[in-house]
Amino acid sequence: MDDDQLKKHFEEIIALTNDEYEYIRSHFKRRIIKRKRYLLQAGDKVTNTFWVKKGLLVACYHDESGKEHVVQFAMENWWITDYPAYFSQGNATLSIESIEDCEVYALSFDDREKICKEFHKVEYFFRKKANSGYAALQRRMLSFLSDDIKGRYELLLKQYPALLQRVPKSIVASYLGVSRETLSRLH
Amino acid sequence: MDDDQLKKHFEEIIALTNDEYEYIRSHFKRRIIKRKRYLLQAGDKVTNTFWVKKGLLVACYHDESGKEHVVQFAMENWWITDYPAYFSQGNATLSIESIEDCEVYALSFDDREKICKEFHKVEYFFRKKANSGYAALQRRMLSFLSDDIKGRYELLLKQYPALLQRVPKSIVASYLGVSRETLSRLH
DNA sequence: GTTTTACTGTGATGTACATCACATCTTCAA
DNA sequence: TTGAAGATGTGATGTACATCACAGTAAAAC
Repeated sequence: MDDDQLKKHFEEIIALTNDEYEYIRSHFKRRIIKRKRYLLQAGDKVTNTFWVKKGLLVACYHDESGKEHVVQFAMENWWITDYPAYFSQGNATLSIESIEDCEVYALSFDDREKICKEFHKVEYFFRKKANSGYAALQRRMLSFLSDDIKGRYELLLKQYPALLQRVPKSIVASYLGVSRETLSRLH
Repeated sequence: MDDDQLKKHFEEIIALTNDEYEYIRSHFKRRIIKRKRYLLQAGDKVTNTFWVKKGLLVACYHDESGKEHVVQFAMENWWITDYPAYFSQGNATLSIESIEDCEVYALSFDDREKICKEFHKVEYFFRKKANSGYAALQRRMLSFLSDDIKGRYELLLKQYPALLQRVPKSIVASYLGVSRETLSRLH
């Protein structure tokens, strides 16, 4: 069965019987997208969050001058969406684009609330995930406030060495809040 | 009863009977601290998160050169701790200091897990809070990546006008990632 | 296989910001 | 009430970075 990987992902935190898992699984919709395509576009209504089975995506903001700012990456076993818009049921300010061919599983907001309501342990799973995500984002914010560019890059390299092999340096630079020329000059 | 305010805070999201609330309430410990004191110091084991009933606090990081970086504010009805350390049961990298005299309610990690486990709706409450916190932090990160200093300040002013009246401008500047002189020059 | 596109590194230039120093006013502590 | 400490604004100076331009290499598309 090809989605043992999603079951394993849940079971990193909670125990699930096969029946429980099949029921939860039935709320996800599989999506295949090719590289350099949109999974989500700014302005779209955001109804889904996405778990990445395979591939690599980025969430970006394009400012009024068209400049692209990378807010978030997602590789295998990560979740991605425009979270502010997803939680408030609003329209996206971010776009999500594939860097590689991807296989993702979409879970709508209503379905997520439904399975959390039906299973206390699924509620627990998503609270744990949210707490971890918040801690990681707070560490990133702290690095922005206190580290110089070299320090930020080295932290990212230490945290996600495999990720950085797969992403163009111009995208890494944008995620770090610097130009690709500046990042290039660090080496 | 002087902690209707904590009950009201929970009831913004979930319904609680008086007995349920009294039981939950019994897991919190009241702390009074005077202005310019530590609630948490870097290096301390982080066992508690804090809900603010009255007053104003900041969470700061001091880098190797002693420079202070403000990571988070908390005024009434906000929660604050060193989240990465709280979730991982580790030692604080942040210090939490009072800007005004404060009354806070401490909830240990173990007690929070306990009341979440015992009440599905408390689990839901904290998942909702975590989701909101993540969305707010992602918006802040995005502002850092894409707005100039003036834009960041104006966003903060629009979001929390009352907060900015209560905080020294040097602390606001640090939270925005700029020097107090630069912030002063924006006016 | 060839052409086009993407990616990366480097040089030159201008500027927004940090830093340091100082002055003034307000608030706090004794 | 007085002196000390804190907060804020302003001027001067130096620099790390963005931006623009260009060149070369690798990968993708046809």
